[in-house]
Amino acid sequence: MDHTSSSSYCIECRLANFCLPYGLEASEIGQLAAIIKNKRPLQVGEFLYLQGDQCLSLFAIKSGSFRSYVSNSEGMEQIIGFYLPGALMGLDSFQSGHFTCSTVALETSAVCVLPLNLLNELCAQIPRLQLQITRILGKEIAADHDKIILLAHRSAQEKIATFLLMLSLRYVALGFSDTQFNLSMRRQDIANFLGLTIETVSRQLTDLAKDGVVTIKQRDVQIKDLSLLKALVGHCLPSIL
Amino acid sequence: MDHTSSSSYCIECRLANFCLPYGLEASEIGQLAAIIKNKRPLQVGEFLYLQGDQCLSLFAIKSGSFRSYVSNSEGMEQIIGFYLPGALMGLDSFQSGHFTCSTVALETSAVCVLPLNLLNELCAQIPRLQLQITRILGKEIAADHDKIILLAHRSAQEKIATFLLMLSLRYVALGFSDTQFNLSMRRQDIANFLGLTIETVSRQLTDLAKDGVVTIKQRDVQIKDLSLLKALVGHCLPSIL
DNA sequence: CGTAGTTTTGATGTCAGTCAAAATGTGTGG
DNA sequence: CCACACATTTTGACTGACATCAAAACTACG
Repeated sequence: MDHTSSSSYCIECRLANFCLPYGLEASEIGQLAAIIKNKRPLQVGEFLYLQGDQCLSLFAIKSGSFRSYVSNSEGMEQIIGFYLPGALMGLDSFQSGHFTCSTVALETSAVCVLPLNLLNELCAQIPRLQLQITRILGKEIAADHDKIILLAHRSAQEKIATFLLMLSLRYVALGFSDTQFNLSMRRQDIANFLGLTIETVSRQLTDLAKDGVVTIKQRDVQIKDLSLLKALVGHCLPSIL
Repeated sequence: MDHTSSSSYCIECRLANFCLPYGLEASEIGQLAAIIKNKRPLQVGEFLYLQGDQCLSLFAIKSGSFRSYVSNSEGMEQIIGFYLPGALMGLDSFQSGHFTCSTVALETSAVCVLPLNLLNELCAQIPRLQLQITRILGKEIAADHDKIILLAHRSAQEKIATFLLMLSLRYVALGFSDTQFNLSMRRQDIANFLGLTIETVSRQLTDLAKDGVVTIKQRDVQIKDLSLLKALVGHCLPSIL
């Protein structure tokens, strides 16, 4: 790991308002930036951390994307979430100090490393930072609740539609197009995440294309009728990512 | 709400080690106990808080049990969790300051009220308390992950078996019997929580009884073969409650 | 004892899973 | 640049687990 400390971090980062610095004052952001360590970019399939590893740092995504999954003794895996730029990863370790899931890069990705000991010291000094971390933890819990709703009581079609809509909402919030984006995950990952099989995912995507809701060429998604997509999702707009 | 302040709280509470005071020193527990407010016991069906309410306090369960659920604009509900003595409720509000779910008593239940403003002040003074809250938040996230795994990739039988086993484990941890307990929730609640229908829950319970795993008379559960139950759950022992 | 709520049981239907194979895409070495 | 191997995705036929619909049995409570 490359440990270049870099005090200009955060202040000039376009993701600052979607990340830890949100709500902090300029001087506080500077203090936060000072503890951030660098790490060389990760390639597709490279692990950020493994389930069971001791958690010494949290990680914020600068670019790229990740998937987190839990695996049990029999090698069965369940994807817990996908993470896009601005997301904070590693919060699941707060109970035991060890990561409860493994996290792997879906594409070439860059992260900021936040050493826990330094972060904790800083939290004690900056109440607003502690508050922001607590807020992010609360957000994670609320997002997990939305995942539970999706998994428990939605059809395959609704699951897929919700998944696409959430990506769209996340990308537009990050300043990208909400009608055209690339899936960084495989069908297998989507299926596992949504509690479906890969064949069902494929068929539902085909159906959505037939109905004129989207156009899909491999990883490339074009949303043709966003309002129809929203109608399919219906009622609530869960924040599953 | 009855606001009797009670400084002997926590210190003599048999649940202290399953609750917020865990890991604190005696003097710190005293400080924590000093901010706890009383509230008259809740009856079956009484709400502790409603989705959307501003969160001014967290709640710890002294006795009884609760269910939390999210409802959407169409009145559809999803139960997010059941809470037993020692559990801390209201953490889902940390993102926005408002509760994201409604919480209702399943039986006559008593709670400790922890005013957020006082709790936050105390956290700033007692780092160990802040740490413990963070730990509990991490635990909540890890438990939600287990729920996600259960909902996504388990059969009806595995879901029911896991549900019963978790109740058993929780009750034994609290000093009760692990082979005989009462379900405080209706079949409908279990079904909703597990993403099943009430009929499927009923049939699976009947099957478990036929196989000699349990005996069930209405709400009364007797586990006849705990090791068989564990075998049905298999691999991981998720902490879904 | 009667009404309403809850749970169980039975008959039938369907959505998504499974199995299998074809089609498409991706990477590597010659 | 092509050929080959391998991974991923799509499509089709069939199956099965759970949902749905319907009604009976059981509980509780005034």
